[in-house]
Amino acid sequence: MRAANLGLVLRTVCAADERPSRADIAAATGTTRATAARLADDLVAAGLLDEVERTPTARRGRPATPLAPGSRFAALGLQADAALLVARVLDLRGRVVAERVEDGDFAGSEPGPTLDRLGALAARLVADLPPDLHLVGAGLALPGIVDVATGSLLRAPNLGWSDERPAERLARWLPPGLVPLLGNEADLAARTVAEAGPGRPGTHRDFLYLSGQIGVGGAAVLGGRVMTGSSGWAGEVGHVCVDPDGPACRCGSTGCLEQYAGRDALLAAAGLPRGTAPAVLAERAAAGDPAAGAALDTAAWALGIALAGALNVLDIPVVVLGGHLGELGDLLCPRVADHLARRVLSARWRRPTIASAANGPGAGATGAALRALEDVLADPAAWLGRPDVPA
Amino acid sequence: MRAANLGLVLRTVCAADERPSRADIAAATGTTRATAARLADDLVAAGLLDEVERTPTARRGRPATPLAPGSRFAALGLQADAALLVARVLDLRGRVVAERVEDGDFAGSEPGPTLDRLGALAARLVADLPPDLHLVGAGLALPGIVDVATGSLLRAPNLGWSDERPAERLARWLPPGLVPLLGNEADLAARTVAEAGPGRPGTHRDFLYLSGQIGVGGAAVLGGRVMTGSSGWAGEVGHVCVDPDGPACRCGSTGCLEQYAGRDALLAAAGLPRGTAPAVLAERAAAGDPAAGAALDTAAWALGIALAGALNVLDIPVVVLGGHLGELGDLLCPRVADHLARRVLSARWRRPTIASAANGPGAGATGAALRALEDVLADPAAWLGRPDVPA
DNA sequence: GACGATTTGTTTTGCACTAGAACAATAACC
DNA sequence: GGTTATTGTTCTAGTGCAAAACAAATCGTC
Repeated sequence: MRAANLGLVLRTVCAADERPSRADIAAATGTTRATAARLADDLVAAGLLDEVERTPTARRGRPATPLAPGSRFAALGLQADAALLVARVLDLRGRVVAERVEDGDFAGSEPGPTLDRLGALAARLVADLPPDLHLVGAGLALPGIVDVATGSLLRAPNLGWSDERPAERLARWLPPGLVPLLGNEADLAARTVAEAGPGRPGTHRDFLYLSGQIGVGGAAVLGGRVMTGSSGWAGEVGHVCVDPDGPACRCGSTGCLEQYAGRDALLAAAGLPRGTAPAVLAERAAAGDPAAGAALDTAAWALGIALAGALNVLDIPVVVLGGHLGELGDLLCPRVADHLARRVLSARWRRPTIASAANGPGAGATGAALRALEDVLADPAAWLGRPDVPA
Repeated sequence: MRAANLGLVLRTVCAADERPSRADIAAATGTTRATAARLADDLVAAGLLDEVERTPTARRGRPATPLAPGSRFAALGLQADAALLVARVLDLRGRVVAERVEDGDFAGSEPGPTLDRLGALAARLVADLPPDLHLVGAGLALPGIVDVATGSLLRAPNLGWSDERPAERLARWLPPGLVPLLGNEADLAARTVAEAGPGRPGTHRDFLYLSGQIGVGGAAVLGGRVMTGSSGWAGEVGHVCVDPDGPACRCGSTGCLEQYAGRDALLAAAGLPRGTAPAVLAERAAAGDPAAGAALDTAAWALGIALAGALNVLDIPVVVLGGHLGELGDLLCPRVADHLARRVLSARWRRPTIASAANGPGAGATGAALRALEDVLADPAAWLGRPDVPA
């Protein structure tokens, strides 16, 4: 019971927009001030909560001491994708404590050396961290099908990797005991939309996230929780069939969404070379280039069909576009919205909306760190009396 | 805390395959015998658990007194659909205590009179119940889009009803205080697959349920829980687009699954009149009738495309067919399975399976009762000291 | 500048519930 | 018939919360 209440208090502080006092916590959780204070004291003693400086307020009564999530607890988020390696440390308050990014072309790369480069990046980042910072966990975002339970990457088409176990390789570069948990890039990036910080609700709580990489990944978020499905690869909208007579896809099916809205497919349809930035495509379309316009129309049409099916099945009213699709959001959103209004069954009662994500590149790394920090919020009692944590 | 533990004990007894003793409960819940016994005693006193006759066993030691879910607690499940009215009473053990069924043609009927017929049916059923049986709730399954929160039926195309509030009308026929909760027929029918009885897990825990009525409804079940989505109409596979150039659907879109696998669409394609029983279609196909075979092929093709998309999005490995699709399962399943194996992204690692549901007609009514009984399992403390319950 | 008002945080007391252990009951085994 | 094994009950101690009283710190007012 105490374990449950400790979690409740910690999550209340994390979820709050302003720094709450002990009395605020009591009011929010429905317990008495006495109970809330005792729980909060324990969390402060463990470093999971900090008593921060009180801001001058013109209110009568004894001034409150505001509480904030502990700044000495943090997690490491890693991401490897076709063009980017990211290592990022996020603390319990959701602040980026440290970050290192490396550009490159890792499509078709050897998994081992690439993971070593990411590991070295992470090792340098961790070495420079303040000594009193405690890393409670790590996560790794990968653009592919991941078996979360066994920690193996089954297939990452963009990287050209299959049947890898990257966690062990990375763990060699990290402090002992810190083994990164694998996660699908789209699932983890979706977290950055669902959560503004650890335990703090983001702009949307129910949405379908589309991650525009070379292909199209996706994740469904319901009630603020990323739907994992029964084996953890739910939300894969990229391979929903848009036209059974369409072009063959490398997944074995035909006419998949990816063949119309994937980055390479979009660029090819617009007559642009493979590596072109999405912004160039947007410029061309805005300037009236007919090929670019047609490519975007086709992508919007395909997105409309695939997303309508997904929204019908999931009963979700909101779509958030990330990656290259997010960059093209201004052009895509209005067109897709028209298709959705026509094809979504519940559109009559509640019009579906579609918007771009505000998360930048490397959102998967942030999401991986959020995922690791979630363990602390779920059961703070486990972190209470630990001697290895700096008190 | 006690409320939580009471629920835990009750759910443990319901979930068990054999009738557990107090000691079994202690072992299953992880509490001590003393605690489990005290909680069980309270539940027995309230009638939520029954001490049943012990079966002779050749085991040493003091014989155990087996506990079973209370047989005096039950719920009323109702269902109205285009050809059937059902009223059914299910007790906490999952047994059908009483049942009344009325055939008819209610497609395009006036909502009021039809609801009155169902109400009268329910009233006769309730009147004949044993006097010590306590009805804890009621549910109504309707084939359409339902707003569970406000209790209104937005649209039921098969019945031709719109914007109805059937609960009030039915409540007039029922004992005071018993207001049926609305639910989508497919959602509730899916429950009968997910749960073998109240709180007892069924054959599958993660599956997509397809309810073949005049149209095609659906429900997604994850971890034994029916996914409601953000407004309660998740799982609507019937209006996933199979072919953007296909026939127009009354939902406003084109080429919906329903236009290929709905009952009327199937019969029309096979050259059979509208009211024909699905069994006749199966016979014809088995006898080598080319039109019937082609109709089934088309339906299987459409199901393959729509279901593959849904399975990709939901990451569910199992499809269960109910209604007329279930009756045609022997013919449909093998054909659909082929399509799924080719189009589902994760099929390489885990082959999707598809099977017919074993639930008979009126599964929605059973599901509605299960739904109502779930309230008791969720918080038995609320039913503990109630004077209106026969002790 | 003293006093009351007001809000926060702490201490004290009582209560509800569980854990643990000892004890009583019952039936098979030797 | 005694022993052993298993179930159910009783008793005591301990944990953690609620409620209420109390101490602390600031603002407003005379």
